[in-house]
Amino acid sequence: MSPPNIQLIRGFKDILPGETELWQQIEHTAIALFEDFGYREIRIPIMEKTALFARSIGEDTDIVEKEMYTFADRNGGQLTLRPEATASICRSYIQHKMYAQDPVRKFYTIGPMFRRERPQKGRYRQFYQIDAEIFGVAAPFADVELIFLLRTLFERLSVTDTTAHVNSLGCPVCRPRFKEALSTLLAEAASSLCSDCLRRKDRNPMRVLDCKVPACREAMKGAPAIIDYLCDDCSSHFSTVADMLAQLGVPFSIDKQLVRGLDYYTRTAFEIQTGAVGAQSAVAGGGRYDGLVGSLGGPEGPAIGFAIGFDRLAEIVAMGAPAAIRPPDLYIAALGDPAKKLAFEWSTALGLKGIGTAMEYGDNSLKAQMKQANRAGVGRVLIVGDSELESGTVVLRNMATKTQREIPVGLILDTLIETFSKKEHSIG
RNA sequence: GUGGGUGUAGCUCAGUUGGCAGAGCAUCAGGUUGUGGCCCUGAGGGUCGUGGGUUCAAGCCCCAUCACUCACCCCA
Repeated sequence: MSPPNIQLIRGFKDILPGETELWQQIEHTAIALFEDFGYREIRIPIMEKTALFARSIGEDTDIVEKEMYTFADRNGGQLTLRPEATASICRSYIQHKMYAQDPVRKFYTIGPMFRRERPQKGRYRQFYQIDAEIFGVAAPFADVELIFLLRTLFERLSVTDTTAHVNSLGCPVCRPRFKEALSTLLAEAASSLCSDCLRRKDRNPMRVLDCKVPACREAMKGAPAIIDYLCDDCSSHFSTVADMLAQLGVPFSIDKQLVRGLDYYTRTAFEIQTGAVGAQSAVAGGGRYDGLVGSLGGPEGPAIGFAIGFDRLAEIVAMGAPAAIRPPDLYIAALGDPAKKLAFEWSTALGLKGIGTAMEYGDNSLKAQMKQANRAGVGRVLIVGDSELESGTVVLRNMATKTQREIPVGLILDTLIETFSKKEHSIG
């Protein structure tokens, strides 16, 4: 019997030390920004009843049709690992009647999502999103604020090689007129469409607009643009968004081809695109979903949100600058059991004071331990062995200057705490 | 779900017409009895992804399978 070959689930990944520092940095930057703008963290479960996603995302979408991790609960109910966060946040907003006290709420959440797609660069089956949502604001300010936040976050992370694409998808008043015009064209152009688009033509005609097949692009050249079919309300909403983005100095382009894959979107749709992550152009995307809360059983009311692809963002940030890792403050090179016991006690005491230590727990030679300390980038090494214990003093070596001094064993903790205390001021 | 590429040491990769399993880096040790970076010497480390087949002989050829990867689709 050979042991089973236990490895990662396909499309899943470990985020290892060396990467997690970067992830933490991105998280901290995002959280600080959101908090400054009045967003509050919400933590929602990783599973929901399948019906929530089926109703909110749309029965006919690829996500619901073939990408969800869905399975039977023991009592026969259908559960699904969340493929996105918005549906759950809406559910929570409704279930806890958060609209009652104040219908205007701003949330953010960060966590894993699950979609069973074929993995490739920048796309995983468990992937992470940074989400922000605004409930209860119909005014275009909300749209502009979210796009502005994305822009600002990316700037703070030194990610500048991106473009914001903005479009309007209309509303239940104006979209049917547009779909009708589009369907007419699609029927005429059917002979030159690719097989995928022929399939989309009837079920989700708007998706044909962003097909990448050259023949389809050609056939769609004269296609109607939805922003030409907007009703007065949608039209003025959209132009206000564009005006205010310009006013705030947020660069963007109006992208008539931009379509969202989820059914619940209305009016403003936007995407932050990049060429940095292989074929995955979208590093963040979002839009308005004014009808969703109502359709899920809550009060009719506007809402809008975005999701950032954390994995993709991390890849982009990593290309710029590797995250700094903080080496331990002190390496204790101890030789022999009595010295190691003492060193271990010191390291725990120093840890409680915020002074990070590393030491060799095995029996490596002093030379090997010095090499370890050097490799780890530690600035100071405390050397303690038999002769030090006999003489009652230990040696503190400064690795950069190669100078050492002797310190009486009884004073060692106080001396070290004093030596390293200045770092707290310099880091603060 | 469809197509291409790749699987050999911890990492990056060589491996010729099929003929003893290799290098660099990393690790450990020695050179220097207890003092790091540079240098020298040595050592450990392998189910050649897995399973079958062909062959006197397979890392290499054939079949299957799994994984990784890139792209399509779709999306973050």
